[in-house]
Amino acid sequence: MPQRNIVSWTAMISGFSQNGQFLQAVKTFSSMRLAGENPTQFAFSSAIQASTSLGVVEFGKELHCLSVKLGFNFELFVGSNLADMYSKCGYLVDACRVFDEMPCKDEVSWTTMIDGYTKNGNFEEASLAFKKMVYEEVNVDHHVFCSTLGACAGLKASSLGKSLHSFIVKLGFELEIFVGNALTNMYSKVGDLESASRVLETNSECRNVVSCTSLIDGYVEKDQIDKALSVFLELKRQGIEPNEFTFSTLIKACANQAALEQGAQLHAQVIKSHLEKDPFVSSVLVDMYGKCGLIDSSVQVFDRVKDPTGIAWNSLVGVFAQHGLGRDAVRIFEQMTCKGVKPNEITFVNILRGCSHNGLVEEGLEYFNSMGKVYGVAPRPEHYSCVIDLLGRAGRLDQAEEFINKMPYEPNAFGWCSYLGACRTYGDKERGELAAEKLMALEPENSGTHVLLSNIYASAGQWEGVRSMRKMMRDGKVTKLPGYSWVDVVGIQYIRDHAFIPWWDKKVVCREECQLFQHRCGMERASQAPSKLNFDRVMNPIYHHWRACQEMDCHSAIKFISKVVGRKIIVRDNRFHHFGNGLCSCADFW
DNA sequence: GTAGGGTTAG
Repeated sequence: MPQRNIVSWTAMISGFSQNGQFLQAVKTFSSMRLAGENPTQFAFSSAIQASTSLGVVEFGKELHCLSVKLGFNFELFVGSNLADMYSKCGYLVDACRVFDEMPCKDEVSWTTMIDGYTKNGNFEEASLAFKKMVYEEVNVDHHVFCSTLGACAGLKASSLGKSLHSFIVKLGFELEIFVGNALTNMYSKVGDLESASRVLETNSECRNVVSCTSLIDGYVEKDQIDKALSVFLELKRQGIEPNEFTFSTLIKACANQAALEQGAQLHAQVIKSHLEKDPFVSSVLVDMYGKCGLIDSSVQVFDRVKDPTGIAWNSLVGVFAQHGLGRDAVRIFEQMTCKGVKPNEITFVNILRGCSHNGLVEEGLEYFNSMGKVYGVAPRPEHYSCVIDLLGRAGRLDQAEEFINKMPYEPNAFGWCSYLGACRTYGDKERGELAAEKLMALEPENSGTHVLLSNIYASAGQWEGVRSMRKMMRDGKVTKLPGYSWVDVVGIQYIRDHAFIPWWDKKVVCREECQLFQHRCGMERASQAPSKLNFDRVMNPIYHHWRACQEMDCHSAIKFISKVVGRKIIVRDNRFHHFGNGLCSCADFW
């Protein structure tokens, strides 16, 4: 073994770190310590970077303590590295503490903090940090702009983004590729797709897979799938290879639109590009097939992934949950944990929804209670809402109320909405009023609230209440967004000819209501309008409130249609319903 | 002799 001095140790550590061999870098640092050498600030920098990349905050903390002992923590590089390490590992408070204690900060230290705030979702602080650094006359370079533009994207702050853009042009950074990418992304995220496209048009240097993917995602978010696809085709025409980000964005769009054909074509391209094993791409494929109603294809894609990550498992649990196959969702969850894959927040949302849609109340409660204790996942507002939903759907309104009162915070909109829906289903006017009041404060523009409360009043025979709800909707200019479906029309058939009587024909009071809160899902059109459908696949991609429809009429209409035409029909609201021979897979439990 | 920050996805 050759004699090593501190410089050669340091060179080794930095070499490993720069080549992406982070574990080696960390190990070498430890060996150096065992050999009795005291690290230099250079060695600290590389070792801290390596533990940042590995995400091992424990080792990072050790390095921090040691650097304090040796008096390196106030150094420019070591301080910035430590702040970076803490913020990237999610310890923003510690990052701030290190940063604040640094006697001397440069643009790199500031960028680290701006980026740290952004990555931890604290966009406001990120933009304040930028303003502060400009005020303190710290040099700004293109890195600073990239990070700050990320914060604008998160804040949806188009005016701040625009002023940054002109600042960038003034300083001559607009041709930097990373800046162009960050600009395109910012404009896409704030929804200003014209400006996003303009950045790419005026600056061909910046037309690359990252910026194009940002633009595609911008169109996808606005449901302008055609435009998203044309950017994709243009990208390919220019010889730019789409990557895993591009594919997952587009496939996600296909999932949301239940665009099976497009999705399957993209799947073929994914295979050609050897990206089918990417954790994001495979998981979004699982999700896409699930959302298109093809559970088997979903499972097939999943089975082809060698070592599925948590993301892919989550998708599969989600697919079963969405299709009302709660027991299968539970089974997949158990397989996942048996294989040593750690469930996260999303897993629990999916499994709780699965339980909720199947009336698996005890199982759901057990999962909720085990989240923190067994799996170390702290319940978040969405999990609390799932439990409200779980109890509410099962008609346990007393328990749901008790749960709400014991929650550490107020339920979110989904929570109140579930509670309100349950109050409607089980005819609880008092509780319903409270839930509606809370929901209107949270989401004044949500027409579903007015509809549900109005229905509660109507079934209690309180027409004054019904009228006041209508007035509120008129005065508040609340309009119900119609749901819609993609259906392949292959002929003409009137289901009324088969003696289907819509409920607005049956009940005088409801007729008016139906017109007011017209529930325009595809099935209503199918029941009224002359359409014979290709009943293999009927999708409703919009999460609308069937529960708002007093007599669950769409639901019963589809059951009826499935019997009349003798075909299987799959319809999606906030889950999937498989209809056949006059029955639905949800057994009317939703 | 040896060291730091930036863009796209579930």
